[in-house]
Amino acid sequence: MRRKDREEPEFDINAIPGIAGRNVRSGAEIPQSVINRLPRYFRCLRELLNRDIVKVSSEQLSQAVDVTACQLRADMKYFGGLGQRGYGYNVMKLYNSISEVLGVGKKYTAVIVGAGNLGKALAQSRLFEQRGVWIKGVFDISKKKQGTTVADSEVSDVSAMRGFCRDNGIDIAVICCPSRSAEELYSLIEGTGVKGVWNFSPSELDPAVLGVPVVNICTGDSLMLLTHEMSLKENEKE
Amino acid sequence: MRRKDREEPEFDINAIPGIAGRNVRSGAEIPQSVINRLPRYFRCLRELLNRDIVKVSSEQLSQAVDVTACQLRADMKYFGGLGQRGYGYNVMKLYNSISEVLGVGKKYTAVIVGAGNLGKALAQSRLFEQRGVWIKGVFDISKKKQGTTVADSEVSDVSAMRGFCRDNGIDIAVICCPSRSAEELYSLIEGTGVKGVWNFSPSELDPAVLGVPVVNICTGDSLMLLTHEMSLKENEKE
DNA sequence: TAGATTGTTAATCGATTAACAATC
DNA sequence: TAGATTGTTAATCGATTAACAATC
Repeated sequence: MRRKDREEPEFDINAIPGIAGRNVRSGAEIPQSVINRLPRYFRCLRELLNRDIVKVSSEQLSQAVDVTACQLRADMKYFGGLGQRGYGYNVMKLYNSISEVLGVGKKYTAVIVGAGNLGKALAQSRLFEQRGVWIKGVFDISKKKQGTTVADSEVSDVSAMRGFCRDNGIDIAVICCPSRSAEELYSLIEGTGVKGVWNFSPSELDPAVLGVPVVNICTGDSLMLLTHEMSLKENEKE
Repeated sequence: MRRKDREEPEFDINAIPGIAGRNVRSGAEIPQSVINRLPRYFRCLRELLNRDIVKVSSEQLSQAVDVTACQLRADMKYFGGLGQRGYGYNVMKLYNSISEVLGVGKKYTAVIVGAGNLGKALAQSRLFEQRGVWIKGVFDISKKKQGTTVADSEVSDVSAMRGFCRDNGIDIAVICCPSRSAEELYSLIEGTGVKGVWNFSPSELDPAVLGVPVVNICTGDSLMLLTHEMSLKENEKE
């Protein structure tokens, strides 16, 4: 038990919307610190593949992804013996291994919930197709949006979402409504068989509620980390 | 002009005597691991303030942000003695200190580069106003977009961006073009006095190039972390 | 005071790094 | 073989945790 049980707090801090706990996953073979670096390795290896580069040394790759060569080799040990002493790593093999761990290459289906500017931006990007995710449906609360076409899908009312996800075995729900209504939409997903939630709304969603992986894109947090860095730099000068 | 405040009241840190700028030690001392948790503390404390909650214990706050109470208290030591034994922490004081470290509450100006769906989504969000950032101009390459109005600004050609930033002392450039052209736009910023770059394009930008803080939003990476978690969960079942 | 809760210490845990023997 | 580069070890560094004395 990580935390001790105490008396009831005088207010229920967990009832506050938009501040969801993040569940810390443990027990996986590959440490989270390594997993977090994999997307960068992935991108870099993809570039090398595009350039028909066959092999790469830990020294070269580590420079490209801005880690130490030591660290890169340490990370690679989780992928079995993909390197060859005196030679380096085979780009294709490494790319394939990392892709597999990241779950890229599998086929996923997704719905976009919220057909505003953000939803449209995501739908039109190549993010999904590049990673094996197919947009199968788009939903919005607004009657105005319904009937318009986004990402080759006709926008439907959110009331149809639950049924759609269940009937079509949808894997991922992409929540991109601009407001606090995200929590209601999130709860709608329960029992539909959706296996993951990608959340762009300003409310952080708690994975524990549905028991499926949730990745929250906390844009505001990132803006604050930028202003923090800017402050630091400003103070350095003085 | 700026929209009015809606849900969130804003607190003018500088209007509170004896708090701002006093009890925070130099930002350089605070480890990055702690800094990365501050935005979550910030959001939670803001919610508590909105509910007129005056004090909070490390136990309560730690539950809300999903860290251990120990860790929360350890983190707080970087903010001077804001807690009181047997009592807890004053929400307002803590909020103000964290705001200050994050550089929230200072006033910043920004331009949005790219007036597509993503640029419009950002411009229309409340992200900026909530953190003291004013959108002063919007730019796009496309002649079609030029002349339209986004976030109360008329969209101008990117050729005008350099001059605009220089003349108006713009602090932040928000890059939200959907393509690889981000690198060219990024290089345009050099010498304009822009102090930070917030990048939503698919190209990761290197802070070393301009020597200013850059925060890259790597949306694709985040999608892969989601599919990774989904894979893990899938494998657990077997 | 008595109860509550911080601030801090020391122990633990995990991640990174440097170095080099193994070996292609 | 000779040169190159991995895989791994041991050392270091930093972050987290548990426990409790300090003290409000």
